[in-house]
Amino acid sequence: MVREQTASMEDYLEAIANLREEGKAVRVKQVSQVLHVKMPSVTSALKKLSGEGLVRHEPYGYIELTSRGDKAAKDVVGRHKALSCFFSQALDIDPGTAEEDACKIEHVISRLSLERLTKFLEFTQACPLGEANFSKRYKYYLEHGELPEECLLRISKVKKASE
Amino acid sequence: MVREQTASMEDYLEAIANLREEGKAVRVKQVSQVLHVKMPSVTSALKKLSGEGLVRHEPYGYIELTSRGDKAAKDVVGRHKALSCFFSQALDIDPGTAEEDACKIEHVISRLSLERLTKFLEFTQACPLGEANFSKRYKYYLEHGELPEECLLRISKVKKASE
DNA sequence: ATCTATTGTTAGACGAGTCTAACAATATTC
DNA sequence: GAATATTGTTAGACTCGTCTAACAATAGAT
Repeated sequence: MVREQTASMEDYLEAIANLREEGKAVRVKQVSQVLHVKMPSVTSALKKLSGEGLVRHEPYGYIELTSRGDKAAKDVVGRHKALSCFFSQALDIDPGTAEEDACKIEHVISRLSLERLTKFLEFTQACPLGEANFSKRYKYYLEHGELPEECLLRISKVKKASE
Repeated sequence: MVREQTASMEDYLEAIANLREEGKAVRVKQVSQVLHVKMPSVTSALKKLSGEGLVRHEPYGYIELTSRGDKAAKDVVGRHKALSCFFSQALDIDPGTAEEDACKIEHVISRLSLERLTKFLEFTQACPLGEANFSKRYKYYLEHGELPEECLLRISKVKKASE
């Protein structure tokens, strides 16, 4: 599963898949609006993607993903979701910025890092213990710029015990 | 502090700053090797960066950053370090992959996300409590695919208490 | 059914960044 | 210090992705 598309082409695949998902008609105009490009850019991208057998597109018609195209698109969308989820949930970033960053980073991050990011998030959520609740304390730290009291207390205990 | 350079130009600035840092002679050849590009690409990039007052370069001579160039370079290097640090330390990713990903992501990540990533790392490291030691448990989870026993125990306690 | 508005396409220019090939300057070696 | 090796530059081609301008097809309204 090598990354074989450019960032741009991945954006087109993703946009098509998303419009599809939302049940909207997938046409040149829609895609151009979603990606903030002009229509000729879309036409030219579709030509390229058709040539590679990722997209089906009769001139003036609807746009569809082939099964290979769909697979590639799902892969991008998956990366996107994992990233925006990590940014908004683990790092407590506003949804707008989380989306923006996901949009860029999805094209360049390695499989490994993505997988680890996901595992990390999974872990924080699977392990929501009172004392071990990391997220809560992280957010306290974000807001106040210092560790929450329970951390400081703990530190002094540990210190004493080792003296 | 808007991002005003392309990813490529940021790479050149970064490479120059790094060579400088390592005390190596900064010349076209070195830069081309570091960035895996041919020498004419470097020459042309230098022309552009000189034009913008970020680099000083007499033909056939050494390459230097102006103070503005240095500032810009330090900014990129800072992003790079923060990212590679986060990947290798928080996510436990091998240094090679951490570097690779940092190299790509440094050009696209938002200030906010970068800052949060840094804070996150700071926090994990500032709060290394026994029970609350997140990293340790995260790594257990990575290795075994399930929560460490102390988490599971804790969960059942919590459950019982709420029954 | 025609006229108009909208949507889509083609053709061609442009900018960014890379490359190769050919040439020029500088360093190295004998 | 002349011959050679190395390093650097120029010129120009190419790819990728975008754009504008002009034209073509389709859809909607009367």
